[in-house]
Amino acid sequence: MDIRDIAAASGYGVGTVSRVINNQPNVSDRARKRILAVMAECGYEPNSNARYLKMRSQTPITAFVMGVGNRLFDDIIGPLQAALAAADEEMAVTYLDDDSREVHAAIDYQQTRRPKGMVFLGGEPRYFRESFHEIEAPCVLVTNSAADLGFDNLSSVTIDNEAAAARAVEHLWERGHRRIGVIGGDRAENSISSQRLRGAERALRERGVELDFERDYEPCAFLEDAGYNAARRLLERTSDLTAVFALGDVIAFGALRALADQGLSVPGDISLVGFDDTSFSQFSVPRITTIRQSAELLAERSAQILLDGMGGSPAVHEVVPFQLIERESVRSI
Amino acid sequence: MDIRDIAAASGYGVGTVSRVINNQPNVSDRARKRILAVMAECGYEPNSNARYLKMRSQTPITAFVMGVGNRLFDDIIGPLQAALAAADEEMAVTYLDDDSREVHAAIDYQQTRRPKGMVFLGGEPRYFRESFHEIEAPCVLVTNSAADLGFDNLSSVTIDNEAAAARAVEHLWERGHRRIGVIGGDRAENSISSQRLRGAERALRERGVELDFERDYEPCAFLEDAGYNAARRLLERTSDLTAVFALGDVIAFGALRALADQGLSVPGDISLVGFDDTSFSQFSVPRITTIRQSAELLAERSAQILLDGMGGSPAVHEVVPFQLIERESVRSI
DNA sequence: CTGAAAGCGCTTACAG
DNA sequence: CTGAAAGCGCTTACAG
Repeated sequence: MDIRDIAAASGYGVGTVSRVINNQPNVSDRARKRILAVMAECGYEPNSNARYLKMRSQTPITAFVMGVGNRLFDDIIGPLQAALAAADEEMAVTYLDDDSREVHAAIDYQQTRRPKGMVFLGGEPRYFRESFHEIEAPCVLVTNSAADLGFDNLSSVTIDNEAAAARAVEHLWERGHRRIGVIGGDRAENSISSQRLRGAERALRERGVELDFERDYEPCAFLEDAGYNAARRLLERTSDLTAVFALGDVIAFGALRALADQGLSVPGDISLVGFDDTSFSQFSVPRITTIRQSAELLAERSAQILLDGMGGSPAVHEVVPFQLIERESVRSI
Repeated sequence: MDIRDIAAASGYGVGTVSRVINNQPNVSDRARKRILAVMAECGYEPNSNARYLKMRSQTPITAFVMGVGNRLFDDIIGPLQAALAAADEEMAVTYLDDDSREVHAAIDYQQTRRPKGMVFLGGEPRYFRESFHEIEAPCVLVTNSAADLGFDNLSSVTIDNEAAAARAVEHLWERGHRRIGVIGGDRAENSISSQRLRGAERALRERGVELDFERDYEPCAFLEDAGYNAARRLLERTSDLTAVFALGDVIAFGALRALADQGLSVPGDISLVGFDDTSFSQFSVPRITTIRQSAELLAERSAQILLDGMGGSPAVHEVVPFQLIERESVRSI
C-alpha cells in the first residue's frame, strides 16, 4: 500500500495525492475529499523514511530528554512546547535512557530528520565536548552549562548549581548548624553533582570550616538506596552531625529512611536539606526543605534562546535564579 | 556527504562501500580497510532513512514503554533485553508519553522500521482493539491482558490484577479490619485500575460486605497529589475506616501524607496497603505493605513468548504470580 | 488544478 | 571481489 495505490484508487496522480497528504494548496476540493476518503478507507499511512529522505530539512524542533522519571524534565516539557508553539514551531520529544549518549543520538537524529533545532534536557558536558562538532543545527542544553565548551551553535540555560548548593548549606548554617554532613555525587565527576559539591564546600569555607571529605562526606548515586546507605555510613562514622545536605531529593528520601532506622527524628535530632524539589520532598513525612529550579523559567528562556539561535543569533549561556523552599526538615538549634 | 562521496574518495564503487557499511562478505581486506579509513576521516554516517527505505524488514525488536517514570517498566527493560540477547536478538526501546496512543506509534514505527517483533510495556486494551489489526509483526503486551482482544499476533503476560487486589483486601481482613476504604482508579475505565477495583469489591463481597462506592470509595489518578486529595476526602467523609487500600503506590504515598496531616498515624490509627512495590513503599516511613509483580518473571516470559511468536507460534496469554509484601503499614486489630 | 518525471541516499540482484 | 543499474516510497519543480 503506497502512494501509487492511493493515486490509482482515487483516479488522481501521485503528485496530487502527495499534496493532500501535506495539506498543500492547489488541490480542488473534489480531489482532496476523494483522496482523503480513499486514504482513510485503506488505512494508508505515508512511509516516513521516504518522506524524510526527500524533505531533508525543516522538520520540527526536537527535545531530547535524558533518562526517564526526572520530574524536573517532565515539568519543563509542557511549558517548552507551549513557548515554541507561540512562535509557530512544533516540538517533538525523544526520551533517551541513561546509558545512551545524548550527542550520538542527536547526530543520528540530525542525519535522518534534519530538525531545525534541538534542545537537550540534561546531558553530560563531556559527551558534548567529544562529538558535538558534528551537529549543525542550533541547540540548547538545559540544566547544565555549556559555557566552557565554546560551540557557537550550543547555548545553555541553567541555574547556578554551585550557588544553590552553597545556599542550602548557608540555610543550615543560619539555623545554627555547624556540623554539617554532605551526601551524594562524586568528587571526580565533572558535572552537576560536582558543582553542587563545590558549592557546599565553598559555603563552609567562607564560614571558616573546611569540608572534611574523609569524615563528613559520603559519595553516592542519585538513587534511594544509595542515599540510604550513604546516610547510614556517614552517621555511623561521624556521630556529631546536626544536619545533612543531600545533593538530590532521591538521595534525601533514602537518607530520611536511614535516619528513621537509626532512631533519629528529622528535624528533631538531625536536619536535612535536599535538592530538586521532587514529589518525594513534597509528600514525605516530614516534607523536605530543598532547592527548586523553576521549570517554567528554564523552559521559557530555552525556547527564546533556541528561537534566537534559529534566527542566526550567537550562542548564549544564561543563568536563571533558583529558590530555597523551606519546609519541615530543618530546625533551628 | 553521501555514499557516493565515499565511493569517489576511496576509489571504489558505491556497491562496495555499501557492503562494508553493512559488514557483508565479498569485500577484499584492502578495500574494506581503505573505505573504513575514508569513512572515519569524513565522519560519514549513512542516512538511515535511505537505508530503511530499502531494507524494509528485519530491523530489531522494539519495546514501547508507556509513560515515563514507571519503576516497574524500568525494571522490566533490563532483564527483557538480556533474555532477548541470549537468543541473539537485539532490542530497541522507545518511550512514549502518556498521551500518545501506543498502537498508533507502533503502526508508524512498523511503517518505517519493520521490526521483527514488538513488546508493549503497558497499554490500553481499548486502543489495541481499535487499531491493532493494522500491525503485522508478532507482539506481546506486558502487565495488561490481551486475552479478550483475539488478535492472533498479540500475546500478553500479566499478573491477575483482580486476584492481587483481592489478596490485598483479604490481608487487611485477616488482620481484623472490617471497615476498609479504597482509593484510586476509576470505575468506568476498562483497564488495570478497574480490574483492581473489581478485585477489592469481590474480596469484600465474599466476606459478606458490599463495597459502598458512595461512601467508602474515592476515585483518583495515579499521582501523589491525587492520592493525597482522595484520601483526605475519603477520611473526612467516612470516619470509621480502619484501613485504606490504595490501587497504586504513588497514590498510597500521597495518602500517607494526607493521613499524617490529619494527625492520623499509620498503622497506629489506620492501616494502609499499596500496589506495585515502588521505591515509595520501600523507603517511606512507615514502609508500605504492597503487592509486587516480579519484573524478572514478566520479562523472561515476555521474551520467550515473543521469540515463540516470531517462530510462528500462536498468541498465548500468560498469567504470572504476584506477591503480597508485608511491611510496616498494617496492624492487627 | 493536475500529472509526468527527476531525484533524495541507500541496498541488492545481476553481470563480470 | 567489484561496479552499473534498478528501485525503495515519497516530494517537488516543471509543464500544461
